[in-house]
Amino acid sequence: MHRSHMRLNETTFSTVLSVCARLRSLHDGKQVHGLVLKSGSESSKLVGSALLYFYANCFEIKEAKQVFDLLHEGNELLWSLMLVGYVQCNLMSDAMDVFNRMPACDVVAWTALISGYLKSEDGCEKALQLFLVMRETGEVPPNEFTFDCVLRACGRVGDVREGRIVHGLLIRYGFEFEHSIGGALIDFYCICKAMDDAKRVYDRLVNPCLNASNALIEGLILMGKVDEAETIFDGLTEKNSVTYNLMIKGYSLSGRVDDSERLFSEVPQRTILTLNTMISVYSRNREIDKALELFDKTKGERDPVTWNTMISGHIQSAQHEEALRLYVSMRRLSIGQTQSTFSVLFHACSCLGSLQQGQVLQAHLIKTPFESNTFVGTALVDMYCKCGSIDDAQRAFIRISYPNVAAWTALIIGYAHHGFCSEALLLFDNMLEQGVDPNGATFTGVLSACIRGGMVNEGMKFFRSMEKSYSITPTLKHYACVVDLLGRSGRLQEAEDLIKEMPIEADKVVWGALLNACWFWMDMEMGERVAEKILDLDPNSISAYVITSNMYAGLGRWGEKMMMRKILRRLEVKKDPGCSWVELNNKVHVFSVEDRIHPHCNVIYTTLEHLTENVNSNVQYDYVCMPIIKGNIFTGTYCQR
DNA sequence: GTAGGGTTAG
Repeated sequence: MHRSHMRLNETTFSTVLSVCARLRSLHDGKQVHGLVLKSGSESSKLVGSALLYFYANCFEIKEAKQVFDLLHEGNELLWSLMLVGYVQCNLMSDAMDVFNRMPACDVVAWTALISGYLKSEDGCEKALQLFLVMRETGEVPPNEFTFDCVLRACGRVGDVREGRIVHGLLIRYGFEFEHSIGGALIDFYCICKAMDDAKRVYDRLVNPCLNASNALIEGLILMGKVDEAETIFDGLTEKNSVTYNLMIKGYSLSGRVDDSERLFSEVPQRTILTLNTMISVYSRNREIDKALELFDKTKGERDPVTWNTMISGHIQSAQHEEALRLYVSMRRLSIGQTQSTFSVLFHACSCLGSLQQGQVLQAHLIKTPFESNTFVGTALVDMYCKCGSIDDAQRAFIRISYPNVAAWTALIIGYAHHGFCSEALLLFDNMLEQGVDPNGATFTGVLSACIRGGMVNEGMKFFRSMEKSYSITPTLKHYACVVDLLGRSGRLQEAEDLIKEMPIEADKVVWGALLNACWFWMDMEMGERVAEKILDLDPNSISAYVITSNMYAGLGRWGEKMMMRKILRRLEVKKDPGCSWVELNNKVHVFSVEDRIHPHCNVIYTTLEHLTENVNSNVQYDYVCMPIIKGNIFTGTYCQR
């Protein structure tokens, strides 16, 4: 290149610069820029475009802007390139500014802007609005790239109607059988759970490309239709590693780990993604030893996801300390942590109830750009709630840039569990005002807030609104909450009627909530009936025996009480007693029912009695309602670990 | 020049 007898022309500069752009080799490109200046060819249209493209692609937006400012007069192509540059660096307001000033917006500029909005966390609506403007303006017809972006925006918003309109439009424009569009359409319909439409699109494709087949297989797996996915998979003449990965995961979900294993051994080209998939399959199915074995084998090729998957595997097997230990090795080996690393680890701290570990992790988190991420933030909120620090949870919530339904729900549940019932409901209102739709978990939080606050009528209103206003079908968990809610306030008959009218069969948790209420209100007649139901479902239900035994004792029916206690003693031997624990100065203190092992147990019991007296005399209820503390601590029922 | 599958996370 430096040989003086070779004259470098504009085409050479442009070709070399585009290579530098693709390789993102900033150093080489800058040297070429120097030669361009020396030769005086920087004002050529071709070289100017190549320079701008090179700098934009290397994320050197300032240099790109300098080229643009110098040369955009009379070179219309530079406007689009500048806009694309801004979009790549996610500088949407700058991109929009260029767009508004452009002498002529071509399809690339429109599409780049739409795709830019699609990339930002809350930009889907904006992307769709922009597409609408594009159509209304009517000067530039959309192409297959535009439709690809718009379909993904429809999928993210979950708007089937809008997507169908787009589908009709792209047929009119003649893109129906375009390779990339088939996959995008199937993806869209699968996300909207419109599987019949997805299959129809697939069947209409004369020669479905691998993209389309993979999209349908993924959709079917997500809907739990693994058999159908298998049929498509088996019928394919060509498969790639994506296809294999999807099916390995698919088998492991309906519980066919053997088939996952078989397919894993058949994959022609294993990638790190295949290995990660298999580690996660083992982890989810509690085969932690096999997961570890594979993890050890991947030593040379591990990527951060491999580590995250393994950490999560330990957590799924309740090996929380192991998970934290793996994180320490990760840091020691200078392996980059990702958002998932932190959300997984906060979850571990939340399971351990380890506030101090969580705080150490948060100190690490602050040095990363993940603090405002929704997943990480939600895990942090949840951790602080579970570790008893609701103020920190609140602070963590505020730092989340775009709180979604999971983030709101974590805080609502946290408030409810800490007894801040009206705050929880206020938060629910705030969430609705922000345009975030609740899900089933949100209602669990809202209902438990009503239970804690004794707000029966409000709770019933929320329960009825689930299906009516939000099309959320109540699950057993919700029914258990409502039975608890009615039962605690003494509306036992209503609670029993509700159970009888349930469209799904009540489980022992639902009946258990009613039995608890029978005991509190001393309704022996209903209590015996309910206990019988529970023992039908689970003959070893310790809590059913405990509660009925307590009821007999309360009524002075000592003979029956003794009988219950006898059965109970036999059962209790078989089960590990539950326990609770607190962490103090990096030491965990464990307590089980009536134990006197702790060296300071006398002080602890005295304090507990004092607290109980205070709680029972100070708590104000709107009407008679059984105090929560009675059911959980003093009856000797076991808490779950 | 515009899009770009599959793995981990609440």
